[in-house]
Amino acid sequence: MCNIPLLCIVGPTACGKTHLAVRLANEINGEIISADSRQVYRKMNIGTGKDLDEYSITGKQIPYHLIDIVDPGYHYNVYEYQHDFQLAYQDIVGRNKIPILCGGSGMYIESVISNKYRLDEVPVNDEFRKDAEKYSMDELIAKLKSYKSLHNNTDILDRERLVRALEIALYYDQNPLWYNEQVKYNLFYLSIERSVLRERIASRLTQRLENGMIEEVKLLLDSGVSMDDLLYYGLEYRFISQYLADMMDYEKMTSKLLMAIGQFAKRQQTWFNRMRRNGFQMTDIDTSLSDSQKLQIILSTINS
RNA sequence: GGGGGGAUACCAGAGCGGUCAAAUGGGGCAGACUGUAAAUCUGUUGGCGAAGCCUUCGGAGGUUCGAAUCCUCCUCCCCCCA
Repeated sequence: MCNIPLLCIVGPTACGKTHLAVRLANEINGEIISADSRQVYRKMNIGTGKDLDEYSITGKQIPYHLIDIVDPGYHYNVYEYQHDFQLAYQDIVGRNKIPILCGGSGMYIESVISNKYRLDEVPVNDEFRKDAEKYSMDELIAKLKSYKSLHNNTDILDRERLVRALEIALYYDQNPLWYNEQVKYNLFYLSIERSVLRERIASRLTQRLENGMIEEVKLLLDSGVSMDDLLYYGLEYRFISQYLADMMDYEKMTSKLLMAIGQFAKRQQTWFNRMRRNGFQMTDIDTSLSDSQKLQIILSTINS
């Protein structure tokens, strides 16, 4: 049943992902799963670029998922996303519709199309623990390395952690993912020249400020969302809340924010570049192409 | 009109005769990323290169073995007194 691949539209902020994903969904009877770590929050609309009206096209509403699913103030994370994604994905596929993943949170995207971020509830394995007592630290470390490459030292700091790490590795090795299978996917990367992207970001920022983005942040604060949470949400929420708290003037706020968004966009591109280097197949779509040309590329890729 | 201060690499800003291709910060560029990822962190930043060489500190001259640093003139900016 999972022959339908997940079509992924990815790229940096302000490159037109939603616009394209909606058109694609309209074309192939698809539904959109957002991969945006901030659009999950309700009431955070302008600052996260939610653009909900973009989801209706020629009078038709394209269904979307994983947007507006938690309240502001909550700290959502990758692992919850991984879980929520599976539910949405299986729901869509179960209804014979085509899932389209669309977003710019690289880690969220990678977490659902690779098995690199697996984190199940792993039960204690007494038998294994007893057996492990017979081996030295070095032997156990060697064994752990045979299961996975160590990305840091936290797993081998002491015997207890090491045994637990091995226990988890063993469990993963012997048990399938809680969801049935690895998601098949097709990645489409919206490529855009940095300077053009910067211009887009700048004009979009001006527009958002005119559209009441500052009011939005003020409302969040008034409704009880803490300053710390807004700082944590980053970018527009971070800088605007600092401006509202008189920590910087308007001019400084806008210039720093503009810079920060630009730097963020660069990091997003770095993430996707790395995914490509690490073997993820990616089809580039030049943002300067027309909508129909872009759709053409996607359709011909998935039909071949 | 008189007096004073200043012009340094993309920006801000140190340096005030040699150890200066020039501190530091910002930006830019590149990268990392396993329970905060719109976060956090790292490298790099005149040109060509292996050593090394070449062109830089507003402009033109000068002093000196040697100048971003001292002197003269010029251009522009800021402040104060008229």
